[in-house]
Amino acid sequence: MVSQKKYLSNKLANISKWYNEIVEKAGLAEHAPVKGCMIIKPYGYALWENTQNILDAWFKKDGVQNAYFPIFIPYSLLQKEKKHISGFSPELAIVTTAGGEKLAQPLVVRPTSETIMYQTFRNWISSYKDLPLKINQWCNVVRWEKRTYLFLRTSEFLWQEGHTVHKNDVEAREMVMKALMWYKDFYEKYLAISVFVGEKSASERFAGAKQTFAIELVIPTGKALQGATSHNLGQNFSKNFDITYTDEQNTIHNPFQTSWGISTRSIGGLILSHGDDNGLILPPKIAPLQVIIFPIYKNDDVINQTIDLQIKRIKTTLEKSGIRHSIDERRDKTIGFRISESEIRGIPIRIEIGPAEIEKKVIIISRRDTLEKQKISPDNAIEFINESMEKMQNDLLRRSYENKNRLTAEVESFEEFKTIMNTNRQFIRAFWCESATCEEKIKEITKASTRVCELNELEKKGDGLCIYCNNKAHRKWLFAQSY
RNA sequence: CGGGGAUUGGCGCAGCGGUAGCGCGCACGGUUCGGGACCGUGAGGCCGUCGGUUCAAAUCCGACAUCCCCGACCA
Repeated sequence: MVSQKKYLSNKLANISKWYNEIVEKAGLAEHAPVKGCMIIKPYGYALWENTQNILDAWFKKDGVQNAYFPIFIPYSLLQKEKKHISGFSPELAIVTTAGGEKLAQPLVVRPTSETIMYQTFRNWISSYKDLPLKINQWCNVVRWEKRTYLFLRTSEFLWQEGHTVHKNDVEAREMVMKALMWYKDFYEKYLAISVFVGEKSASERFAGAKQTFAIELVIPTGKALQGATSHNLGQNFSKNFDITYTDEQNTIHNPFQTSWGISTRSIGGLILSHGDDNGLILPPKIAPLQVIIFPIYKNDDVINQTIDLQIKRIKTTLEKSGIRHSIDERRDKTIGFRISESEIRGIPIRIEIGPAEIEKKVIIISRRDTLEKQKISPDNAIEFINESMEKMQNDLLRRSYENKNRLTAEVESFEEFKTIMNTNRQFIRAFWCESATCEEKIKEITKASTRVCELNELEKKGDGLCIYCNNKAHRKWLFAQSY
């Protein structure tokens, strides 16, 4: 059924080789001349545009407003929150010369915008009536990473950063969870990736945050990829940036803040999660192109015209149903080539119409994930396509959920922990006493760091024993090696 | 930033002191569309960058840049 000849690397045998091939051959992105920077090609950028459209609508519905702050941040401003600057300083890109002159004060290319936004928020907020303030920006940020991969970790990346200011802690906490759930829903309902959601340990917290919550992806090799974060900043920044508001009783307070973001890394996670040895697999809800139609022409004008007519009919119904589609009628490429190419690009649904289908009054519809072909009457095409896309979306999520569970082990002893990290390299769920020393030791020995304490574990007061030191531990944590 | 490998038409590679080659892709013409077609003709390269050695450098030496793999850092 499927061509025997293999043009792509085996995914699980060598995932990074496979990944690079897919990114290149599916036309998602390529390397730029600058270290760690990437050129996002139209097909890859379309995935980002879909991401933006989906999330942006949710944000706006909640009263979040988009704005734009500058890419340059005065170095002194970045230093205002001590933990913040010390966390980011190793990866800053700094401009020292501009307009042919050495700058009196160096400018940092934003690694994130807390500082430049909050010194402005100071002027925007004076009364409780100004709160909550909910600002988001879609932009690029620069973090000079030592080791880079296309989409997964690039020196410059695109993201969205939401920043909110609230009267009290309760409201801020609610916002943090709301943003976290947006990301969870986006990953699960749109990208069809089952994720872990929880809180980061103190050592993994965002520089300057009181609490950091994160979405963690389990990639097929058992390694971890942080997919999005939502931070409870408490009053750390409002105090350092002197943001205050006057309440109903005319007393002055520092407000409570949050920040949250998701980046183009999500596209990397998407590629890793669903592809196979034939290429990319895109869940229908995020796919730039949901349906591709292939005429199979013959050297016969009458037959070809009939095929074109049938395709036109289907195209019209697809348009009415708002299904993103295109027709690949290139005559200089054989049907075999065109099909393979569409599989590499991960297009969810493929329609083939040739002389045989015309004669039998059917069309062939095939799903990218299962590669199953079905003969369907053209009259039922739209229902069948919609149904197939829904099934595919659900199946991909279910498979992702199964994979996540298969790659997550519960262990009771550190011996077991070590064995797993030396062999299968999975996620591990285990009791941890929450001391930084144990965390560090575990990382030193197994290369595995804490990922999150899952939401349903957070309030637990279990009486377990720390996987490393055997002292009392109340909550189970997830551990994994990071990608 | 430490260790290892690499850099030659768009992609994959060969050449390793003396006239830059092959396969794929691309263009044109023709034959073929049912799972990566075939024949013919043709275009395309300061051999990653800068500097050295030499009568002569893709080839030898040095520095730098970028990529890949393995570590420490991270959305």
